[in-house]
Amino acid sequence: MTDVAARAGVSRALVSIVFRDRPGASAGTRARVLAAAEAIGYRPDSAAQRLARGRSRAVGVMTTVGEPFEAELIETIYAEAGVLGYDVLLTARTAARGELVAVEELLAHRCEALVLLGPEMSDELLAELATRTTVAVVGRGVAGVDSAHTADADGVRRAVEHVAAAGHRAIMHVDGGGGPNARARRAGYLRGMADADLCAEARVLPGAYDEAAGIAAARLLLAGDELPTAVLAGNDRCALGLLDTLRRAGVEVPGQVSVVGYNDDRVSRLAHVDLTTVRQDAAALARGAVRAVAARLDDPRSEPVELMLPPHLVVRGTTGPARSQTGPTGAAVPEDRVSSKA
Amino acid sequence: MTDVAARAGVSRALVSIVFRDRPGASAGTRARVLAAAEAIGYRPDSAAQRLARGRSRAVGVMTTVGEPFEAELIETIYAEAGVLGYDVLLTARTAARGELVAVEELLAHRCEALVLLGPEMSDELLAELATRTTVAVVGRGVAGVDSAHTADADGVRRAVEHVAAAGHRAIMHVDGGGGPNARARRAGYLRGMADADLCAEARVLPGAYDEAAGIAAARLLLAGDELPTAVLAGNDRCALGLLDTLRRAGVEVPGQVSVVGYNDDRVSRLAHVDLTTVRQDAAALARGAVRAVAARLDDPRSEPVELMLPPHLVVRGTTGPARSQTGPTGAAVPEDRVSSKA
DNA sequence: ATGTAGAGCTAGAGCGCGCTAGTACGCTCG
DNA sequence: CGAGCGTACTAGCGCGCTCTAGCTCTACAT
Repeated sequence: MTDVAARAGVSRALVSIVFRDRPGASAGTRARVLAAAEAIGYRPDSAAQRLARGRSRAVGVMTTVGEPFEAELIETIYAEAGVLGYDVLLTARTAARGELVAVEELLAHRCEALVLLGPEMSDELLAELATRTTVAVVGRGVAGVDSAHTADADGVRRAVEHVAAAGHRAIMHVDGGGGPNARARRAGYLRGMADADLCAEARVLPGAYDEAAGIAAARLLLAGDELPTAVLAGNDRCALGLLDTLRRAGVEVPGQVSVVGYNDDRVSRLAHVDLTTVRQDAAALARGAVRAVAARLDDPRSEPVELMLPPHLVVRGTTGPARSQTGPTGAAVPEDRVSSKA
Repeated sequence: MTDVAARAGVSRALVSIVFRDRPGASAGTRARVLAAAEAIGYRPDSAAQRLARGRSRAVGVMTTVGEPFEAELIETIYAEAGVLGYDVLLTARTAARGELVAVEELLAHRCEALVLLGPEMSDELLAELATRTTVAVVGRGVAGVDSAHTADADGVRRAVEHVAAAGHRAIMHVDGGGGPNARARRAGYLRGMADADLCAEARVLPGAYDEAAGIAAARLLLAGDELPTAVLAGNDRCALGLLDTLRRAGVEVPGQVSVVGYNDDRVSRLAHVDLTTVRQDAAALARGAVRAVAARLDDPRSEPVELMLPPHLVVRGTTGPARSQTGPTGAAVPEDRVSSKA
C-alpha cells in the first residue's frame, strides 16, 4: 500500500479511499492510484482490512463436502450474501474433520454469522453456539435458533399417503439415524402410517443419509422372509443405495417393491434412476438462511425465525401399485433387527 | 487477549506463548491462562495472527461446488494440509461466480499457495498466476505449473481399445468442450481410434462436463439416421445424461449402444447406473498437489513437477459387444453437426 | 562472593490497513 | 475583503496479535 501511494504520489490514506470506493478523491487521482496498484500487482490484504475495520463482513458456511443438495444451497448463498454485502467463508466437515473443528475455524476468522448446512450436532450445542454468535441452521428446526428447513414430517407423511393410496400396506422407513431432521422424517412416517390406519405395519429400520446405509438396509430386507412392498428412505442417497442393491438382487422396482427418496438430488431425476422423491426448495432455503442472519445482525434482539417451507412430492418411476401379498408382512424382516417406534 | 492476560495475572505476551504452544511458560501458568481463556470464551483472531506473523500458513483451494469427484479431492486435501501444518481456505466457483473472482478472493486472503481443482482458465492465465504465487493444478497438466492429473489420454485410449475389442467400429466421443483436460481426452480418443485402425470412423461431438451436455448429445444422436454403437463421454456426469436420454428413448444400453464415462463418480458404481468408466486416484492426486505446493514453498526455485498417474479402466454393465451394423456408420449423425478432428 | 546458564516472564515495536481529526485550497456570497 | 463552505488531501492512532530483546530470579559451578 505504501508502495502504491509512493508510486501515485499520494498518501496511504488516499489509496485506502480509492480502494474502498469512498468519496474524497478526484477522478484523476483515482486513476493514478489504480494504475500504480495495477503496475505492482497490489491487492488489499483482507486480514488487515478486517482488523482495521473491526468487522469482517463475512458469513461462515459449513458444508458437508459431496452432498449434492448442499451444492445447490451454496450456489444461492454466494449470490444472496453478495447482494447483502457479505463475503462468504466456506469450510467443510469431512469424515476426519468434525463439525466442531469446522465451526471453531469460522469463529477464529471472526465471521459475523454462521450458516450451518445440515449440522448433526445436538440442539443444545447449536443453541449454545447461537448465544455466542449469530447462527442460522439449514435443514432442520432448532428451538431458539434461526433456521430454514422444509416441513419434513409433512413430506414423508405425503409419501406414505402416496404409496398407501397405491394399495401398499407393508410400508417401511429406513431412517436417517442421527442426521439432520431424521427425527422429523421418522415422525412424519409414523404419522402417515397412523393416518392410513397402518399403525400395526409401521417399521423403522435404523439407517443414515448415505448410500452405504441404503445398501445395508437392502441387505437386511433381502435376508428377511419377505420384502415390504414399499420403502421410504431417509434421503435420496440412501434410496439410491437401496435401489441399487435391490435391483442387483433381481428385485423389480416398482414391480415388487416401491422406493421413495427425499431431496430430489440431481441424479434422482435421471431416467435410469427415476426416483420418486420429496423435493425441497433449495434456493428459498438458502436465501432464507442468509437473510435471517443478515436481519439478526441488523437487529440482534429480534425473535428467532423458523422458515418452514412446504415439501413437494415428485412422483416418478420407482413407485407403483403394491404387489399382491403372499404372507404376513410383519415377517418381512427379522424382528430383532428392526426397531418399531410409536 | 488483554482480558485473558489480566484474568490470569500475566502479560499478553505470555498468553500468546501459551496459545501458540511454545516453550517459555510454566505448566501452572499455562493452566491458568487456558482457564482464563475458557472462562471468557477467548479464541485467537486468525486475521490478527496472520497479520502479525507475516504469513498465513494457509493454502487456498478453489473447487466447483457439486462436482462429486472434487469432493473426494477436498477430503484428502484437508487431511494432507493438516499433516503439513497448513490451514485450508475453501472457495467455490459457481455458475455466477467466475474462477477469477474466486482466485482473487484467495489472493486477498494472502494464501501462501493455491490448489485449483479442475480450473478452466487458460494455460496462459494459470502460468501468469503461478508467477505471482505458488499454484498447483489438479486435473490437467499446465506447462511451468505444478500439477497433478491422470494420464487422461491414456484412459480414453484404453476405453477405445476396450470397446474396439468388443467389435465396435462406430465409436464416437462426446468431449468436454473447453473443460479441464478435455483436449487430452480428445487426443486419447483419436489416438485410440488410430491404433485400432478406425481413423475413418472417428467422430467428436462437442460437449461439456455436465449432465445437460450428455442429454443434448443424446438428442442429437437420436435425431440422426443411425446411432453409433459406442459413445465415450467426457466424464461420468456427461455419460449419465447421455445414458438417461438414450434409455428414456428406448435405446438399450449396452444392447444397442455402449457407453463409457470418466472419473468413476460414486453414483456410477451403483447397479442401476453401472457405468463402465475410467477411474482416477483422487487421494493420490490431492496428496500430490498439496505436497507439491508445500515443497515449492520450502524451495521456490525447484522445477515444476507434473504428477501424472495412470488411469484405471473399470468395466461395468454399460459396455458390451457391438450390435450388428445395419447401415453406413458415417451417417449416424447429420454431418453438419459433427466436428471431425485429426 | 562472583559468574553463568537457563527458565519464566514482560515491554514494546510493528504487521497492513481503516478511520478520525485535521490541513490546504479553491469557491461563493454577503 | 473576509467569512463560510465544500473538495482534496494527509498525519497518525489503533485493530489483535507475534516476536525480539531484555529483564528477573533461581540453581549451581567456580
